[in-house]
Amino acid sequence: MKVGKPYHHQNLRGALLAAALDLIRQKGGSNGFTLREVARRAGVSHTAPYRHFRDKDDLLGAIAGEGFLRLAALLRAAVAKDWYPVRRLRNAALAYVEFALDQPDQYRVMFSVDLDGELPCSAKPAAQAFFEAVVALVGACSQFGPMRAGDSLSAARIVCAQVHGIAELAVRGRFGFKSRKECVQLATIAIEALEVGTGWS
Amino acid sequence: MKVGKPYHHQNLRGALLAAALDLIRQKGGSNGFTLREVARRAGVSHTAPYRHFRDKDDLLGAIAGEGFLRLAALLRAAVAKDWYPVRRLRNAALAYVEFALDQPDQYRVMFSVDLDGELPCSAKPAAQAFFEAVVALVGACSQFGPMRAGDSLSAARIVCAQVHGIAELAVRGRFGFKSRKECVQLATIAIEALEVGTGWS
DNA sequence: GGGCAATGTTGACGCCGTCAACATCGTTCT
DNA sequence: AGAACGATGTTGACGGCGTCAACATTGCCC
Repeated sequence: MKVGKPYHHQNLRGALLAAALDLIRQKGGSNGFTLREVARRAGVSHTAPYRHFRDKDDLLGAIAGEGFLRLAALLRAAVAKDWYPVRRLRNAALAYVEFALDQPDQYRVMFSVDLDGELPCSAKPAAQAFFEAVVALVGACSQFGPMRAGDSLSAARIVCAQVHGIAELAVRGRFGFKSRKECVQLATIAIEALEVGTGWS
Repeated sequence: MKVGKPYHHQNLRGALLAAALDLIRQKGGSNGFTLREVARRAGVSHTAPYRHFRDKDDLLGAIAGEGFLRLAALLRAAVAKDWYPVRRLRNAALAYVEFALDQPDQYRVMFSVDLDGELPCSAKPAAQAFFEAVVALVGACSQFGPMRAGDSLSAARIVCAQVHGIAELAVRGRFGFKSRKECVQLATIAIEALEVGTGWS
């Protein structure tokens, strides 16, 4: 048993995911992100990833899934800071855009991955669980107003879309924000407008 | 002067753009979209596009630019159907999501293109003009309420983000809409909620 | 201890984006 | 008219990529 590099990597799957995340943060998620470079960074041959991922899209799907899990955890933490449903929702919304600003490239991967392709994507359950958490969050607000915005599912979708739109446009540089704070402020105003508009406050 | 294929294509640039649009509508904008396939469909050699576009991203930028021009025209038409600013904005919002639903892949290209890279992107002026039109549209609404949503630019951003978020999530299949109508209805509710929330109605 | 599935490597194939060198055309100047 | 030239299109090449097949190594179970 030599001490040098063992033939079998102990946790290659994890190492590949970590290397892929690094690479995604350096170069944009789509261009310049290559399976071979990921393998290179993990110190293995260019086909080793195929023992752990079906193909390139499968790796990206795993990264997206990890992102949804992390985002869900952040939302839980944000929600736990208050007990009043409307304020909970507001905290969650801000945590959401902050996540997108902190991990712009992973965020893009999370929403560019195809969840409904012919092959199952490993990010799907995480994404669904995430969205259901948002629905629950919004549902808890519906007792505080006439829910002018239709049913609870529609309200959740609208809130998601509003926050996602801000995050997406900010991350893509379409707003020309110079500071992160500027974006968070916009999200605050937007969420408050929606609260008024839905009749929650 | 032979009648066969002339050596010089009369309008290769346009033909390439058309072929690229076709290809984008068939296969997704990012994967499977290759410069060589575009050239093949236009009936020219695989490097002919380089006489008209700097590189692949430049071609995609041109497609994005064409999309912004088309979208701006649709918004103008929608706005012209009414004179009351708030209803104008509502019409524009609906036309926006309808465009995204009609041209999902081109819509994705429009927002995945990098407008602020080191090389200038030909879509930038069109995208800027488009956004300024929205700002003007929203600005015209600001006389109808205390503009609770801060300044006019912020309001325009919020409206853009709301509509873009709905379009984006719908186009990516994240809402699981079964019909196009379902999406338009959601957009209607969302825009009305924002109108209330901003104090315009 | 022998076999077997899991894991990693090597090498190959076809495709891609891009570049350099060359061919052909339209136009403009003399 | 005709030569010169820039614009436009082609051929061929290079390196890189995703993926597959064949092979090597390892840990584990009977």
